[in-house]
Amino acid sequence: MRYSIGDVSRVLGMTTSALHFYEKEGIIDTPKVESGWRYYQEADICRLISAKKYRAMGVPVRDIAGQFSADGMTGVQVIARMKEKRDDAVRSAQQFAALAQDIEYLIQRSEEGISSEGAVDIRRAEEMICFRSSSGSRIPLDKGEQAVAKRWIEAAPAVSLSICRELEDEHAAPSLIISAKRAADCGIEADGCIARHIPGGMALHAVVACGEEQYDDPDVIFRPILAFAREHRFVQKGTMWGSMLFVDCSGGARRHYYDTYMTFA
Amino acid sequence: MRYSIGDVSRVLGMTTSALHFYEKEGIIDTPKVESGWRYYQEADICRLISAKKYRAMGVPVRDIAGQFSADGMTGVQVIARMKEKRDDAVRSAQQFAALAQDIEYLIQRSEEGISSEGAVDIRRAEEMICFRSSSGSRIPLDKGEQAVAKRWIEAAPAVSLSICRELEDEHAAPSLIISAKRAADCGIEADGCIARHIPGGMALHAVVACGEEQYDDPDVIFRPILAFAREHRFVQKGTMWGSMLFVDCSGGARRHYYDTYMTFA
DNA sequence: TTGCTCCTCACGTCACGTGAGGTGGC
DNA sequence: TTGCTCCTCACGTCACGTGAGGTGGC
Repeated sequence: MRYSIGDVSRVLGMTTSALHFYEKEGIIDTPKVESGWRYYQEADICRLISAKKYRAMGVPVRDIAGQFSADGMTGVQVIARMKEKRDDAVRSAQQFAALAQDIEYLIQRSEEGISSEGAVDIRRAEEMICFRSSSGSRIPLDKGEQAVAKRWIEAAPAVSLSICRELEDEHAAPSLIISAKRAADCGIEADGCIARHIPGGMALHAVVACGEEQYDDPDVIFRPILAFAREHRFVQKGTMWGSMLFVDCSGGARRHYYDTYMTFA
Repeated sequence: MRYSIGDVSRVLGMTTSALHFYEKEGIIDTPKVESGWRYYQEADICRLISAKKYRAMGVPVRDIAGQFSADGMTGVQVIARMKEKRDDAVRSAQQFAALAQDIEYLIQRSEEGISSEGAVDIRRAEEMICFRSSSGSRIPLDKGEQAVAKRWIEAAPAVSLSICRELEDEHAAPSLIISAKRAADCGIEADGCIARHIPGGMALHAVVACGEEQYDDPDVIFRPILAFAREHRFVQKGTMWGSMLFVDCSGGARRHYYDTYMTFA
């Protein structure tokens, strides 16, 4: 039996242009009849179905062509490639699962934040790790610190943009932050120096929306919490921190939503 | 503070050409000094880190530019997008996990097969579902059957190329096959007609390697099992089937390895 | 002066998708 | 004759990467 490109296309779920492409890449070599039309044989169908299988595993088309060529891969080599692709798939599955969790966590805090913006409440703050370069910015100038910052930023969305202010500091400074729970999975650890540990504990909490003024005056995000603390005589204990949830860019304004915490004595 | 493109590139783990590209796409709008050099401000860094975060979630660059633009997305819209991306990530995680399992299963059978090629043994055959179109080929001519075949082929590598021969048939025919266990997850079910159920049970088993002759004479894959059955007086009970493991294309020959089973009475 | 960083611009990559313009078979 | 299927060929997509050829700052 021989099959037209239309039948093959419908059954394999590939467009005719994909079939042309696979032919050009040498995966199949379909003969054409006088009129120029291609007719596919059972052997072509098998090759195409196998090729689709390896594509689903993530093997590039060129490699599949090599594998199937006249002097292609041995069984042992094919199995070795499948092992690589299995390991890739396991890694991808883990990465997507972690990504889904990190997004979920961000969604939950954002949804709660959008409805409680400005209000101060008391809740338990999570244990965090905060990155603050010696340049006092998110961009270190030292190459060693740059390499560390890179690893932090790669871990987004588990890592968030943040603003921190330690007890002894006069002003808040831009930083990066991650929950201590997630840090280990991301290969991040506190070194006490540029990556500092922030203990959890009971804290004043507020979700704050601010504009571009945060870049000149990062302390702006702590105003609601500080006002509340002054009024009700709460005394700051550890590092005050805020982690960015999202930015509302509608209507020309840019409102940056921060989740802010101040643990108290 | 202002930062050179080199510092930003090292810290964000993006090439300078990626930074140029994000600028061209409108995610940032970095001013240049007289000499033509770009200098990045804290606000640009934040935008870039946020953009990286959304890219990690799978949002296209153009959509991120829209989200951040002067009349961009509201917080509610941003959260809705994150929910989509979370769902995508969950789906991807599941798909990669299933893919890893399917590859693993194929590797195990292939490794065992490569070492026991030709030998017949007795073991329990799994319950399977087999697709055989009414055209007697893997490519049906009926459009309804084509749609079914497409769903099967999409499920590779859980679905394999196969050759089946039922008790009452004189000859084997090309088909597709899937383990009954995996079928449900892939949205495949037996209809008794083109998708037939093959019960499990004790079976003769052999891994067979054959060349291109299988296309003219698919029965060739059942020879070792049939010879063994004749010699030792085993009587075929249900459908005889073979599922393809891999093809060895080295040295100009094409050796197709099939895992073959014949349940007996 | 040397070495480094930066600039722009054109073209490449990967796996196809999308037409335009034309022909073959029932 | 009409409608459908098929053909080739060029260009587009997406998110950059890679050079070529040239300039600026210490």
